[in-house]
Amino acid sequence: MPKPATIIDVAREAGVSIKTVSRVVNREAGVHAETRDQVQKVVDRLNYRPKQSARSLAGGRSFLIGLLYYDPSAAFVGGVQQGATLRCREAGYHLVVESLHNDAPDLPVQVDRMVSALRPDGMILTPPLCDNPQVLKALRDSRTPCVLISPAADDPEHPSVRMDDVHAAEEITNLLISLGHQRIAIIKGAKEQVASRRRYQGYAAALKAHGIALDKDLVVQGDFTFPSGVEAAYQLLSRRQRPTAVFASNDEMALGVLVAAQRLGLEVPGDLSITGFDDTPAAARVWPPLTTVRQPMDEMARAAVDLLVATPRMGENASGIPAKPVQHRVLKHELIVRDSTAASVDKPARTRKGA
Amino acid sequence: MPKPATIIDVAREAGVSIKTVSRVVNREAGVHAETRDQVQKVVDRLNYRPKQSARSLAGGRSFLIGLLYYDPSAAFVGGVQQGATLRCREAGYHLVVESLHNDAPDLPVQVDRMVSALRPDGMILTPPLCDNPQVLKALRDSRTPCVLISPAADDPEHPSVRMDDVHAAEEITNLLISLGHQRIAIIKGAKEQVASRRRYQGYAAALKAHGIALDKDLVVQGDFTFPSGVEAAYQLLSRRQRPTAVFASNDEMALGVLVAAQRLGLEVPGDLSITGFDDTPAAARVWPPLTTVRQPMDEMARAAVDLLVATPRMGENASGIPAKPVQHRVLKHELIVRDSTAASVDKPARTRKGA
DNA sequence: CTGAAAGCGCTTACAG
DNA sequence: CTGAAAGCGCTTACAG
Repeated sequence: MPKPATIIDVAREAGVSIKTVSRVVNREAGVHAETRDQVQKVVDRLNYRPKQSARSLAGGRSFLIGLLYYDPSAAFVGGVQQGATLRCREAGYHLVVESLHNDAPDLPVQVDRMVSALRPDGMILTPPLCDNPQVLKALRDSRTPCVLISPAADDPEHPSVRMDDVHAAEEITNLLISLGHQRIAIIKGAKEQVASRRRYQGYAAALKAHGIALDKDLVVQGDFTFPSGVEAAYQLLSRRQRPTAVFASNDEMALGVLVAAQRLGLEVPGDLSITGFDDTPAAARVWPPLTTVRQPMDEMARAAVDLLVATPRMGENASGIPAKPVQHRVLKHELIVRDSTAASVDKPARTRKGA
Repeated sequence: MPKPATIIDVAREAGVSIKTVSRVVNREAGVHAETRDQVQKVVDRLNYRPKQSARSLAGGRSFLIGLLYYDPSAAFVGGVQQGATLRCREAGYHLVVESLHNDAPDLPVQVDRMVSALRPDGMILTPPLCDNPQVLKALRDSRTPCVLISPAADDPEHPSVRMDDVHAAEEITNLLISLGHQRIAIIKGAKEQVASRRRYQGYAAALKAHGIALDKDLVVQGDFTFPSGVEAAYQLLSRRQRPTAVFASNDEMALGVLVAAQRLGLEVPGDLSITGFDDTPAAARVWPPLTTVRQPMDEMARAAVDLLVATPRMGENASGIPAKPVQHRVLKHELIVRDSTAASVDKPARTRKGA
């Protein structure tokens, strides 16, 4: 196989200028239909594909989107990546991934290195990196458009995509209440992540709406890890008056509660109902499978790519044209009811509400 | 912030030619130490970073490595990706990921599109894509160097990195035998994946070495999925004479066996020992945690990147210089003994052998 | 040890 | 609707 065809080869064969080839390949308007067809034919025959580095150098767009993430094992990142690669492909972009330590001392340097070498057209940030001021500053300095996925707060500068944690937590708590549970414990997530606060908020709101007093003894701090779930569960289940249900702020911790319950000889959901959050693959692979909330990670990622592809480089329309307002999209979650939840043993199940 | 500095800016400021700046930045030999220092100082001051698209266009290297994978949820891919991004960063490369369907009708087109747009300097393929003839052909046509991770067979054309499935399966079977198990069932993996055959081979070899007859009734076909593990377990555990141990060919299926056992009211490991393969995150998050084999996914990925970075583009040394022989590296696995295995109830545990 | 020139393969901005 | 020219920011191949 000889060298790949260039735009010049195509132009020569088709008897047109390279500019016309460029127009056809980029689907620009203003080319005679006949010319277009003729050029397209040659493109197909020579199997011509524009070289990204040349386009990038001349045009100032790299057709690259970066995905910055921290925890590689997290199912969350996997879902985001999946959605992002697929949408990128549709849009003619490619996804470059970078795994960073959220507390690496040279984080800004690492970010800067990637950005200034690749000049990606946009960057997708997942928690907790999307809340890291150093990362955001490095990106701002380089004027790289960013979309934050599930950030701590809606940043006025960057568009974001997230789900409604408060509502989801409320719904899952309502489900437990509707099953007759009154003593519902919560294991909170990592302190620094705002999702933790939001989920707790939803839990508290649901209790309040149903006139159930919030019992401090039933609120335990976790950190989103499996061991913290085990630990928290032992604390909760050794109380003089056990909770009849535990709302773990994510699946990892819910899995920990399940393990702890099994080790203590408790039946789930007979003696204890458990709910998680995230719908990780493992949630459906344990017995009993976990009732949880599915975050629309792939759709969030697709939306993020869309925002980036449609957004001009920061500051490029500083010429007086008012920039579009920064968008903050909230996507729909889904309550996944499985077998880890059942009617409370304490009281008969009441009529379902809210779930 | 103004436009990023270019090589010309640096050259002007340092009072040298751009060629000298290029040499300093690329750490080429043959630059006077003083000149080097002086240039480096300007580079730092202006925060100069060579633009990848320009380097790529002029130099013919893209500094991009592609990772092609199929199953995004697989923990295997996560581990590979993690190792690959880290090693890429060290080597000054970046990782572009692409999720492909192994049986998409336009697979070759998708591969070709990525390769001809980006011209990555190398490609990492994971199973089952690394065994897909269409993918391999598309890559060969484009002369992109590839490294196969855990391929079906050692390809004479492409270097590969894998672990020793046969030995690992033998070890885990030996462990069960040493615990006194005689009726050890196996749930085989997906037929098309060679890892399935290799693991079965190791199982059979271990039984034979210990004079245990291979019982056809204890061999069940699975496909590496969780449901297939559940299904296979029901079959096995409803036999007139139950196995005392089940070797599932991966963790997903082992998780299925665990669920089935729990539903049937069997104690694990009291009534039944279970072993998996892969050491996925979930394996340590269930009760009892699974005895399994850890594949060195991150090290495999690092080795793959090393092979690519050191390998010249295919055919480029066709000028008479004999190419280095294609390397096939086998990395060490690790037996992870947890609580899903215990002495057989049928017979007293014998002295440990082999494990 | 250092540099001047050519060129990689496209797009942009401008003409016609 | 189409094209000729310039240029993006580097590296390669040569000279000296």
